Amino acid sequence: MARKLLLIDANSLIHRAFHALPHLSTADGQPTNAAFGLAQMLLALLEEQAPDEAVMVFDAPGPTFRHEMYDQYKANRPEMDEELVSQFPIIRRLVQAMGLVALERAGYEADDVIGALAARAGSEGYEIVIVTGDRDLLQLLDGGVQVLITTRGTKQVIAYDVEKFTEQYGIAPDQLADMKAFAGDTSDNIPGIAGIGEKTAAGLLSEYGTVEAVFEHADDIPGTVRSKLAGNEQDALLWKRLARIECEVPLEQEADDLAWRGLDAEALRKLLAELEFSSLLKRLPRSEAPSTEGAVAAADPDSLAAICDKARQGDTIIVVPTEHGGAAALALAAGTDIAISLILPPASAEDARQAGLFADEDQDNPIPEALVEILTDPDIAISGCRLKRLDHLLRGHELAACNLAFDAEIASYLLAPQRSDHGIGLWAAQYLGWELPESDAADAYGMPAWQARGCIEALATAQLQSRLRRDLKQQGMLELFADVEMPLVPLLAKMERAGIGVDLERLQAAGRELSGMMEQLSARIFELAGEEFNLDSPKQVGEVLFERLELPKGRKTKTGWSTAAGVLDDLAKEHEIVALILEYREYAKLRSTYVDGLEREIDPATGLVHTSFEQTVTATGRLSSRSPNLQNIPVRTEWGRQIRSCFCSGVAGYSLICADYSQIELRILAHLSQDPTLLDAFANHEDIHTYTATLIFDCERDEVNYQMRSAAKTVNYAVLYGMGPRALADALDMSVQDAKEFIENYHKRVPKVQEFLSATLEQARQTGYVSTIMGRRRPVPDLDAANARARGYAERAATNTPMQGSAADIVKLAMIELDAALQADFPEADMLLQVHDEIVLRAPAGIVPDLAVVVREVMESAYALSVPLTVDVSVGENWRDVQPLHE
DNA sequence: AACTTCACG
DNA sequence: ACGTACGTGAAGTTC
Repeated sequence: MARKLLLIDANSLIHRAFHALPHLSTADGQPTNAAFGLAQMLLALLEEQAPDEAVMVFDAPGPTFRHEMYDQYKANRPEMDEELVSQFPIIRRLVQAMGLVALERAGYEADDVIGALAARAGSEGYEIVIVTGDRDLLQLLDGGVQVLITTRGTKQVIAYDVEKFTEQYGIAPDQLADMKAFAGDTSDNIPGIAGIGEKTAAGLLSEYGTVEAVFEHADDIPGTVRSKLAGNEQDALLWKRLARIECEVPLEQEADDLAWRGLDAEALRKLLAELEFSSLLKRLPRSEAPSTEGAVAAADPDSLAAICDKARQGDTIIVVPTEHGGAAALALAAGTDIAISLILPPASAEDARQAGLFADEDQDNPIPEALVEILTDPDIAISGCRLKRLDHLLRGHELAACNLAFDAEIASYLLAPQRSDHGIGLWAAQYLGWELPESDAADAYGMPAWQARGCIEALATAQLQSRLRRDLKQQGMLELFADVEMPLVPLLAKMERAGIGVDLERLQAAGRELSGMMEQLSARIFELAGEEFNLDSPKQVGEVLFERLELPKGRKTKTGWSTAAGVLDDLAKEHEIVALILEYREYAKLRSTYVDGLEREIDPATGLVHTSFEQTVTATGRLSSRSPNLQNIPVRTEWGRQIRSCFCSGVAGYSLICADYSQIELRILAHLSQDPTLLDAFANHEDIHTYTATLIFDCERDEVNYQMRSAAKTVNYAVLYGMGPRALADALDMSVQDAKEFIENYHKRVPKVQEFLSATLEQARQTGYVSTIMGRRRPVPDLDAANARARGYAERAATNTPMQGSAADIVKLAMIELDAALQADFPEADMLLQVHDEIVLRAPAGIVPDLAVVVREVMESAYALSVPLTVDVSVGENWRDVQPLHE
């Protein structure tokens, strides 16, 4: 089969891409649309054509022989846009990474070089494919030549061969220059002969063949056309020479080897990553990463020493903990070249058993001293992933990592808080084209896959760290990262280790009582229903209520009629079974989630439960808690509080201390909106809900009763969350009309609040994100969604986030400052929990009064708003019975 | 795995 | 007419 040569008209495609694509740029402002479009075209082309040889032919800068012939040649071309000029260096690198030869020839245009190459290759029997956006090149069509013209932006091409050309233009390809001699070409500023267009020209050329022949036979040509031609022979011949591609270009040696070397996957990946072309990266064939031989290795004394040396020199080390079935290892790197995996000795007999080792097997295999010194050196910054886990692992060996400076997952979280996964592997896939080995895969890189995976994560962190840092800085979040989120890492680890006490016997007693009540309730419910059914199945409950008992149906869910508490509340008056079901539900929830669930989490040796605080989950900046979730321990009902009373300090002689911010989100609203009425109310330490009641009911403070205050509280939160009148009506059990009036009244009296909320939305629409007082961002892309439901959701999220997120910022900062204060003055005290606006501690009963004062002071002064922050501190033996402490 | 419900701030 | 306030995690059922 004939060898195939691909000739690419570089400048033509670049211009096409530049004008077809909207503005694109990297995070640091480098325009990239032309490079992106070109890369897209080239990747598709190379894949489809699979040429043996391929050349990108550029227009050389400066004048060409055509300018010497005609000084107006292409004189109507505007100067190249600076935005395009700046992309040429990138494009040159792109071409190289794609393994393409780049050619240009001073004094000639790319067309001529292409013509010369095509002529040479044609004589050697090549199959030739020319790609361009410029129809001039169609004149090179020939038996062995195909021309692809880009069209419709960058995505499609029209393929021309001689036949198709002749059919469309009515002339032969080599008559195209003759055609332009008559009809002109506005894009090259060739005027042609006035009054002769493509139709007339095609007629003349099909009759006589060439410009020269037409003038030879001028006498045979009918009147009007002849008169237009008259005296224009020299011009026409000049236009023809301008339009004709010059195939006699002296080619230099560099044109001798045009072989396409294939994509340089490594270089291309790096470049596409740098240009942030993640969609193109995905199209590249995946590679196991990194491809460099020897980049991943098991730790041996020499490689470990080398990494420790390098870490000391650079004052930084990359550490990624990895675990598998009870065994643990640290992946270590000190640069982008190599990562090693160091198996950790089991910290406990239990770990050893799980990992299949005997407890004493690894006793003479401690963590190497040189590494210990590095990890505990405050002057050496530790980067990596899962650093909270690292902190736990090292603590298991009585080591305290000193300087946890950069956790890539936390950086990822700040940059894209809406993502559900912040593993560095995703960034590596997106920006490096790397694929992580699956943990449960067989060996990779000559070691168990779970260890290799950690090594790749370490190398990815090494590669991506500067980029993540740069993005954080560019988005104004470096301080939040370095001063809030990173210092929180070891603190959360410490809180998790501290654990909170749970009184198992008390919990089990509550469980027994709940079970007894559930049994009685279900018996009565089945009696009323006339059949037994699964009370835990919403579907079956629905069938009983809405079909068997024919109670009125309320809301619909995706799968049937809702039996949620809100619906059943309205149904309670219809049938006595409903209240019983609700009561059963309350107990079932408490028993399954809180009695049984919690019991499984208690460490039998200590009576403590250790939650895990997640720092990279919520869209707003809050923490979350899981395994178990200690941020949703019941408090609202009597039986719920019974559960709560099982939580205690867990240490004899120690009390629980709860410190919670009073209405922190409303205070932030006052601060952000600067509404004078709200500012005043908080400055005067008014009860804000009572105060709001005076606003919406238009009355005096002493006229506000409990119901009014409660309604006002709901209104306050309604504002915070962007609640509509319908939902407020539901919440307050009133008419939609009344609810509407409440909201209107509120906004009338506190006008700046609405102003602020609208301004937040407007800004979010402009920038695509909302921010908190410490610069945390949440992208809200759906604000312009066509779907009204999605849009409404985005709007409410956007208005709520500044308050919820700023509160999260403040509480995190307070935790860090409180931790410092505890270390300095109350080393016996432990921080145990954070519940969004509350911090729970334990301390020896004797120091509680002094400690409480400090806790309050630190929390109240953690961040200066335009209104005072106030903190209520209460103390007790269990989480239910804590009593307020007065100063 | 998706859905429903419900515990918290 | 429709879905119904923001942010979570866990348990149980059902497909």
